[in-house]
Amino acid sequence: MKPKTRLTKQRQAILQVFHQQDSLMTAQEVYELVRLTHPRMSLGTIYRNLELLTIQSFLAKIVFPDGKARFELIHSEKPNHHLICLSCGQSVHIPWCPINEKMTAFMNGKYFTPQYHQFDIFGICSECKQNSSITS
Amino acid sequence: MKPKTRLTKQRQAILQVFHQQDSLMTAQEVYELVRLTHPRMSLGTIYRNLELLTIQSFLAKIVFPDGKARFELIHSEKPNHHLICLSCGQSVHIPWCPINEKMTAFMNGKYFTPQYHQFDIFGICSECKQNSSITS
DNA sequence: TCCTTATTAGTAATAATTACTAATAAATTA
DNA sequence: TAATTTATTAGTAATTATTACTAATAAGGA
Repeated sequence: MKPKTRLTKQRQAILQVFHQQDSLMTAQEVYELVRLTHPRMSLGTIYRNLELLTIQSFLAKIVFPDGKARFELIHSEKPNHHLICLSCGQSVHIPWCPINEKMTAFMNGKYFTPQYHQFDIFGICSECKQNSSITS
Repeated sequence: MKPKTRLTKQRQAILQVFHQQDSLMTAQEVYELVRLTHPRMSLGTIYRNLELLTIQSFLAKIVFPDGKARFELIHSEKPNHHLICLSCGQSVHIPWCPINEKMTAFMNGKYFTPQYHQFDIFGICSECKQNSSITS
């Protein structure tokens, strides 16, 4: 039998951080923000809850090329795909998903059952490009 | 001035492994295969060369949800996008790329300069689904 | 063959994440 | 409300992928 999930203060605080700061965040970043209001919360609790909230589909987990995982709220209206700036780390949502009929047909042809996917584009945002062209 | 790249035995051996086994491999997996013919090669050499070969666009680096990076040969004809089985780890190439005119127009509208991107779908392949339905 | 220096082997250090354990606190029951 | 059960937490230790360091090696040009 599956253990019953409890609504703890810690879990609420973590979700609150995501609602206040709706962006891709590492476990460490979430930790530092949560610490402002809950100074006793441990990093292990952050990791455990990020994992749980991901499984429960409250959060999306995206592993960056630097090897660190980032998390963000799942909104029904916008897919969790991004333009991500390699310089400043800021991200912009891509307002559609590459999984279309063609893609679905391809997977059906392979009898492949999808569970989740990643589509992100890494590059340089306009602000960072301006700044670099000024200094160079 | 940029240092001149040398064609070392080690670098050749690593590329040879990728040509013999054309699939997504972790540094550890490459290490074990290379070790069969070059028992003295160190893991640091593997990492250093995988990084270099990625920068030189001989290899594509894909970070999986487990946090480990995988590498594979870049072929001009097939994009480095995949259906990846979470059970057995096998992967199949998706024979097209989601970066189309619409996507390019969106990035131009944001003055975003793309450098690389990731598009991978994780799920269960047909073989693994069959096996699990047999045992269940 | 000699020389310069990029590269390597071997090892230590780093850092993200996971595991462990006694103490705590949700949530259910009496 | 009080007692009870057990999911969860804080704090810490362990794990593991990756990077850094250094003396020794070897590629490639003179």
